[in-house]
Amino acid sequence: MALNIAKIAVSAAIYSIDRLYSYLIPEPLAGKVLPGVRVTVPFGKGNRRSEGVVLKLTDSSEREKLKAVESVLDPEPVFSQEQIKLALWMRERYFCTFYEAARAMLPAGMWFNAESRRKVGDKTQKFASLAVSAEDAAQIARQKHLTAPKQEGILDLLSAVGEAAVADILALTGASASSLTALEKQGLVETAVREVYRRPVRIGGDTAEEIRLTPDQQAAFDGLLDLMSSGKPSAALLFGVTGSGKTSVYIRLVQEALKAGKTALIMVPEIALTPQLVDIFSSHFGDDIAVLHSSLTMGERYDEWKRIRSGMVRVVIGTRSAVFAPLENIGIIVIDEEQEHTYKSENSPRYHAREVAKFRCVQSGALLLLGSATPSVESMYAAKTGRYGLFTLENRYNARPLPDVLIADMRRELKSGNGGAVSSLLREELKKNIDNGEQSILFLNRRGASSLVMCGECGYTFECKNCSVSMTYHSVGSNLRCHYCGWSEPVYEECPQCGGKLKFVGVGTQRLEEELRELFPGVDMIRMDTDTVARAGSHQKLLSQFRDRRVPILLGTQMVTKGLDFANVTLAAVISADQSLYAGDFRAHERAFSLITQVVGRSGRGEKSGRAILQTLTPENPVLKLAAAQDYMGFYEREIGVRRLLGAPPVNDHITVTVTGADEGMVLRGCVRLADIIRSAGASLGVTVLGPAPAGVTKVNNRYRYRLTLRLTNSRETRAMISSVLRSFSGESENRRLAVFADADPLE
DNA sequence: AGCACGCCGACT
DNA sequence: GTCGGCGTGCTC
Repeated sequence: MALNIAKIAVSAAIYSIDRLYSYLIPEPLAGKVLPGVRVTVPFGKGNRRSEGVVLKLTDSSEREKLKAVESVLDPEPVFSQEQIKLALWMRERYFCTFYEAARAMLPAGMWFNAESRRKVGDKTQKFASLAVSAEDAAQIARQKHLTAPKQEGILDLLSAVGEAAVADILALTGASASSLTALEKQGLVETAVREVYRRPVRIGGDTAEEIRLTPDQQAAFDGLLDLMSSGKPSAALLFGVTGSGKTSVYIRLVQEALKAGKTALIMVPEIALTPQLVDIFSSHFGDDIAVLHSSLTMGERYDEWKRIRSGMVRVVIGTRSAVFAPLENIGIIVIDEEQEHTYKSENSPRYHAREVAKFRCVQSGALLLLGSATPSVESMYAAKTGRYGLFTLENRYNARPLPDVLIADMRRELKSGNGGAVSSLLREELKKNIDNGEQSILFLNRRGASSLVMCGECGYTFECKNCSVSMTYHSVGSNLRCHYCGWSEPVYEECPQCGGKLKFVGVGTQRLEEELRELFPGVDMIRMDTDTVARAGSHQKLLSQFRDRRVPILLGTQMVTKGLDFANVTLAAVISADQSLYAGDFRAHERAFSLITQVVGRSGRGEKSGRAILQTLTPENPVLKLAAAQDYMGFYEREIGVRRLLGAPPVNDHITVTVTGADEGMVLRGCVRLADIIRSAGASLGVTVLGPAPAGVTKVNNRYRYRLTLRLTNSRETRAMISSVLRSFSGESENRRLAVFADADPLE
């Protein structure tokens, strides 16, 4: 019997009705409808046209009357058998639809119009991205269906790809620039001018200098090579302080993988911030490299994808979505700076690149190598409990010492009348640097601006009585709330411990710049945040100004913490360590430790020794002390103890379930009901339900969001329970106006 | 989600 | 008598 029935992942199927739908393959399309090709099919009562992906063929169906495949979109399969397997796994693991999982695996441009590709454009390009979440944008797009179809098209495109070059957007949607301007005015879309990285060309000759490993690099390499050549799936953590040369180990391993006839995938958190890594790899592997990241135009991304798929390149470097690169016969996947949050997708499918990479390594018997100077607590835990191999690089090359780290007590500053953001210690050290012609970098965490409430006198912070995490301030109702369980209490006039004055922590970069200009009149400085970067065109431009003109002070947000390597920088400072330390979730300490380590690492990279300053209202905080001492293992031991006590990851797993809707009361009621259902369905599985608590931003675009946090063991059984609860919940008619989704291993 | 079918209120 | 409200049920 001929295989005349196709099992198809349909785009119109939302989570609650998602399954593989069977369609008849009509005679003229026989032989063209194959697993891995995209098709169009009629779907639903109105038989509206929907896109789908054929996942398998069969010869029988339980139903007798089947609709037929309408058309075939690809001349040959665009998904391999391995990728189809991966899609099936992702759906089960991340609570998404078949189609969403499949869609994440192809370069964005292919889903709109693979034909209308553009030539590589200027060196800088204007990009547009959503200013609201993808889900909200998709919803607003629907509202615009009749009134503003062009705007609808733009929103649909952006909610699918996140960000795209303006030129691409206009070409693909056929909209004019005015539609985009209109969306920008409505606050739904934002644009920024950025530098475009062209296809990496070979730098230098085809032989970059041969790599000579130091003894401890060699030891790590030998052990890792053993794992990789075993041909069995394996995973390992390469823990090495900043400057210990992890990259050299990566390159040697990739060389060995290629020698063995295998391919390699290198993941980085953000290409634009780590151009050096790409350069080094290009100098070693030349044309054998493809690069995949968000600053490529869709045409370029598609080209790179094709080069990979055709086997023209054997090494891929890229950001999160590059984990789906169509490489075959993978020998090694490296995840550099594995603790970075950019590896976790915030939109459906809400996957973590590390987990997808692990799956792929298991499929192809490859080595998964996680590299970091400050590993995530879960990865170190996996290493300590024997699930990952552990390799350590303890020495920095040139045996250069780490900078001295000083802690500035902002409480004392406040008492002595300095209410500003710059401590007297920092002021003095800055002055020294200015006088000596040396440079300084100041980091300010703007995230969660004034949501942290602390006592300015004793440093008291408000903790949730149930969850021991810091509570965050909500101006609506002016109370403090816990992210996890939803517990709230009023914010007092004064400190409950000492009666001191409470401080709403949070200065912006602009305020800091003003203060510095007052302190150091006439001294040149560069401010680097999203505003100034957009104005300058690229952050690389600001950085070369900083280097070439030897500007004394660089101040900025996150982007000054990553990978900057300037020999003349001898002072680095964290303006408010408290903001990240007390960010209100159980990962706050971990992030703060990593961030501080990165900032400290900017100082003293040249001949001159460096120093770093951490400003805080709580100098006695043990995490801060460990960060100042640059003692990761000490931090890890302390932190894993805390996690054990809390029952938090990685000791247990978390899955969040979020309910959204236009009516706050209804959302809350739905969430309570969902909590009840999960409590009873999960009782035998050891599931603890926390919440409902309002989600980070409670109201987005007139939709309210409340969230449950489930503490459990993430297994096939618990996921199956959650999946079936989600389905039956959205099936209940009283929940029609509510949307619900689950996030496995959420970041917050 | 989105589309059709179906059963009660204000209109030519 | 009919146009149209949105509750309900289903999607190969």
